[in-house]
Amino acid sequence: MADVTTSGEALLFLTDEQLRKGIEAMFFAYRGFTADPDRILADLEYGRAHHRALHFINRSQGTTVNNLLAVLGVTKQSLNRVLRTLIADGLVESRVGRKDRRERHLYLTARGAELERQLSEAQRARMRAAYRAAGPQAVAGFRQVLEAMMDETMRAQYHALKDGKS
Amino acid sequence: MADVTTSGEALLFLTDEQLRKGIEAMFFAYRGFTADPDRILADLEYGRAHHRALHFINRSQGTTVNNLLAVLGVTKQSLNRVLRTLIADGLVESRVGRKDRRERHLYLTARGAELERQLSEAQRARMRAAYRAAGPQAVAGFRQVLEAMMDETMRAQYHALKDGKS
DNA sequence: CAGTTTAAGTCAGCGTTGTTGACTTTCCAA
DNA sequence: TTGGAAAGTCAACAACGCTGACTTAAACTG
Repeated sequence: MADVTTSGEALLFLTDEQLRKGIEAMFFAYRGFTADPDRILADLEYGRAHHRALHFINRSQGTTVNNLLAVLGVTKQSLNRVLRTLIADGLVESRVGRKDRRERHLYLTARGAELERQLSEAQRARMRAAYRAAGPQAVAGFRQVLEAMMDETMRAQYHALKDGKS
Repeated sequence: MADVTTSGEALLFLTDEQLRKGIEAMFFAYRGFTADPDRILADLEYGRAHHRALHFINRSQGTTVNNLLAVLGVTKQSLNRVLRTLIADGLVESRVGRKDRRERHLYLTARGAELERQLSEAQRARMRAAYRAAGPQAVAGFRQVLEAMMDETMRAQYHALKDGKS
């Protein structure tokens, strides 16, 4: 990696104007990022919170409610409302823990997995197009900046998920 | 810039696993992105919507409600509620248009500008730290990918704002 | 084994911020 | 001059965050 971080250039780069551009880029891009799944969800009377739950349950099948709470960063009351509808609608299954019977382990049903796939494919399609348009080097930079922007606890979650393959 | 976009590497890069990492990076990073202003706003009994309104009014002083609607991508009823409280609290001033008296032109008051500065400085500080940590080359890639991820209409807004230096 | 802690879930209630529908005021063009 | 379109406002509703108080069940601990 050619390092062009001379202090002169680096300082020049961090004008308030440059930072504002980055802030607005995040704002507009995040809208695009959520737009496609949102359209699918609207028809099903679900919201973004349902998508997030499906995503992370799929990501870590058998995760507990408590784990999910930590990843999503919401209160259990808030998550519970979402989880209850997903279970009632037969998209998520909740199994009592074998070792610790207080815990509930969460799994996607076949239908839940199908919806998750549909939602994430819409999101991946956009991400794929953006990656193709920007090129691999840009993607590496994109990921570096995003990671640097996370809170420490979120970065831990991010890396924890990175490895756990199934 | 050393270009490593050979078609083999580019294809290798776009596995579903790589795309999922990008999706989760966006999710976690956006939380960090909004965390600092959110803390300030919570004390003031304002929300993220107020922050966005202040940001874009500051960005384009004298803009109309309709312009703001297009940039923010919400309904006018939704924006109106936020605007009403900001006006009532003396942070925003609404002036009847001189040419077209149906229009309202929006300006920040001194107090409004002060809050906007406080909020955006918190956000800029995080962005600045992330930029410093990742380096100028990564920042360029970050901006490229974000821009490619926007909807076409949002990209137009993004570029329109880019130039207009108050 | 009694007492405490932990995991999960429920109920009630509230705030922000999206939505749609109905309305007024203002402008402009047929 | 009248009728439609545009700008903005008001009312009501839904999604989804939040806090607080509580229950149930299981696990741990002294």
